[in-house]
Order: sequence, then C-alpha cells, then structure tokens
Amino acid sequence: MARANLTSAAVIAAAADLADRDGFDTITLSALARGLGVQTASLYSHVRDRSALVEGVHRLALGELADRIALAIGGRAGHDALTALAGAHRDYAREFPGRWTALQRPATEATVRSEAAGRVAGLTLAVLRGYPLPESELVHAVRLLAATVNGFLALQANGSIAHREPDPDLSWRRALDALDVAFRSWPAPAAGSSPAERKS
Amino acid sequence: MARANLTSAAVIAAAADLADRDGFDTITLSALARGLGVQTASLYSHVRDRSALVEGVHRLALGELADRIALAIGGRAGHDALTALAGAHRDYAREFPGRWTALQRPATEATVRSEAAGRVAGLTLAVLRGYPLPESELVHAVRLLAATVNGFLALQANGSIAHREPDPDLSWRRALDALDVAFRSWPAPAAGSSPAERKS
DNA sequence: TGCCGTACCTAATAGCTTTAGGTTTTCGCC
DNA sequence: GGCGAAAACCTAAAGCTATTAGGTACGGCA
Repeated sequence: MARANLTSAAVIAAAADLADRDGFDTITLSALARGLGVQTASLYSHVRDRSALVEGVHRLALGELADRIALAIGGRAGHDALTALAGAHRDYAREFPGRWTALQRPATEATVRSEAAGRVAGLTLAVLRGYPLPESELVHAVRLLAATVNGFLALQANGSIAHREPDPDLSWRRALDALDVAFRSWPAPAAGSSPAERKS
Repeated sequence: MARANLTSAAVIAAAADLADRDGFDTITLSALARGLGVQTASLYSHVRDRSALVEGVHRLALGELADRIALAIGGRAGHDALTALAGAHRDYAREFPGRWTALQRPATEATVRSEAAGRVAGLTLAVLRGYPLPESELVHAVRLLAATVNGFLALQANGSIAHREPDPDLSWRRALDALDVAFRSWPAPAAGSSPAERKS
C-alpha cells in the first residue's frame, strides 16, 4: 500500500473536514487515522498531540474566515460593510460548523497573536472606520461587534434560538440594524471623562 | 466505610464544583467517583451517562444564574437594570467558570424548554420592558442582549480579549452603554414594513 | 548503488466509559 | 424485632482513546 505522504497541514485539514461532517468533538486521532488509512500512532509525526491538532484547526479556520471576510466587505462601507462582515461570519458558521466550533474554544497565546487573528481584527476595524467613531473608541466597538456576532451564532448553535418563533433571521437583521444605530450614535465621551452619568 | 448516599443532584453538584475548580473538560466520571470516594460504575445509578451529567450541570447553572439575575435586577429599571443583568452574568462567569462553560455547550431540547431557561428569558424580557420597544420587537431585543452579553464573556474566556489593552472592563461598560442607546432608539419599523431602506 | 532521513508501523501502557451481574445496606411494614 | 425488597454500592470486563518507545522500509540524493 502506497504511503499517504501526510503533512502537518494535511492532517489538520482532514481533522477540520471530519469536524464539519461529524461534529467537533469527534475530532479524535483514532478516527482521523482511520479516515486517512494510517495507524493512529503515525499521526504523531505530524502533530504534537491532540491539543495541538485542534489548535491547528482553530488557526486554519481563522485564516479561512479572514479570507471570506475580506472578500465580503470589499468595496462596501457603513451598514453594507457591517452586514457583509456579519454575513461572512454567519455563512462560515453554517458551512463549516466544526471549524467554527473550533474558533469558540480557548485559544493559545500563539493563536491569539497569529497573523490570521490579526487579519480578522484588522478587517473588523476597517469596517468600523466607516462610522464616526473617535479613534480611542474603535477598539471598544470592535469588541462589541465581535461579541454580538459570535454570541448570536453561538446562541443559534447552542439551540437557545434555533427553530423558534419568530424567525432568527429577522432577529439577526434587527441586531445588525441596532448595532448600526449604536455605532452611529456612540454613547462614549469624546474626551476622557467617566460615562457613569446617564439619565435612566 | 459508610456509604456516600449520593443522589442524582449531589453527583451533578459535585461535577459542577469539579468543573469550577479544574476546568470544564475535567468533568469525567472517573475523577468524579474518585472525589466522591466511590467506584466509577456506581455513578451510573444516579446519572444515565456522561452526557446526562453535563446536561445536569447545564441545567443547574441555568437555575443558579436565574436566581442571581433576579436578585440583581430587583427594584431597578432602564440602564440600571441592564447593567445589573449583565453584571449578574459576568459575576457568575467569573465565580463559576466551569458551570458557565457548561452553559455554552449545546443544550438538549428539554433543557432549552426547562423552567430555569424560561426564567432567564423572562427576566431578560422584564429588563427590556423598561425600554420603549414595541411588543413585537421585544424578542429580537432579548436575543440581541443575550448574544452580546454571552458573546463578550465568551471572548474573554476564549482569550481573544483577556489581558489586553485597553481594559476589557471599559469595553464592557461601553458595550452596555451602546446597547442602552440601541434599545432607546430601536431601528425597526413600528408597523410591518421591511427595514431594508437605510441610508448607508 | 548505497545511505540517510522520515513516513509509517507494531507493541505496549494507561485512562475513560459503559454494561452486566453480584452484594450489602437501609427502610417500610407486619 | 425481623422480613423482604428497593436501591446503593461493588467487582469484572470489554472497547475506545491518547501517548510513548522503538523498529521497518521507502524516497531522494550523493
């Protein structure tokens, strides 16, 4: 039997495919080896251990997501860009549920500081530059946007929202519209005073 | 040796404690049995299998969270109530990281429809009734709020935000202020027309 | 053609889950 | 007080997974 001639990347890609097909926590070195026609122990030549494998999938997904976001928001601005960015996230989560789940897992320091992670952050930042936000507030807006988009998708994946009335898609659009409003009339002080004073 | 006289609830509580102490995925029937001074197989009298156990922890956490939310928002309204509700979520995630992680896992249909889940949803709804939202928009607002709060906490747990400049706490306050603004000037049509028209 | 790295293998240990079936404690009841 | 049954606990065993150690053979390069 010809050898499989695996590489680290190939193994990780196979793991990602497996996760998308059968669910994230079926990522197991045994199942993977079975699918690749190789003995389990052989995978250790390409991957340090299981945790390194899922980190690899995480990193892979981050890169793919960045590509899709870049493609989606190209040439758009404002509300359009916001919708496109969010849509890229959502489409990715739909198409690649396993990979997307990997993104939700705790990331190592290396992954957080990876080029792919930086690209996602940078693209999100770019979208928000289309809104009248002071430079010092941009980071907060990025975090809010990331939190809401990921949180919504997580709620769906979780089952809290899926298949319930009213249509989640409608809620999705409303959420993006609400964020759009929020970014347009950002509540923070332009100068550095405390925002605690607010008529309830 | 005296018998432990376990119950289903006691086992689940022990699992929750274990998760908080050593991390969610150290929830293992073996470790649990070890801690309870009992043979692994004995746990199967109280818990159907591992998945039922984590579902139990999920359900438990949901109930505890509901209690804390109820306590926190009592007597408050508007921005105050919003902050209190979000704060209850955050404090819970901080104090009980293992239990909180359980909340992020896919829930069974039974858990989604459980009394505890309903209570959390109901309390969130109550907070949002303090805002000038049409009845038909309340659900969307609830989902947005839930998504943002959970998403933010997930980002922190994930490492994407934690220990970075600027202070995540500041972003947290900004996010809540932004939501407050969004709920105050909700962008959806009062009547049933499409919200697609929006000057970008 | 021979040699070396490395891709792959076999073998073995150890931990976790789950099922089957046996023992003992506890508790209601006469 | 003792009897009987339910339930709490146990031992034993099978099957899966991760991981390490050390051996074999294939491919490219001199």
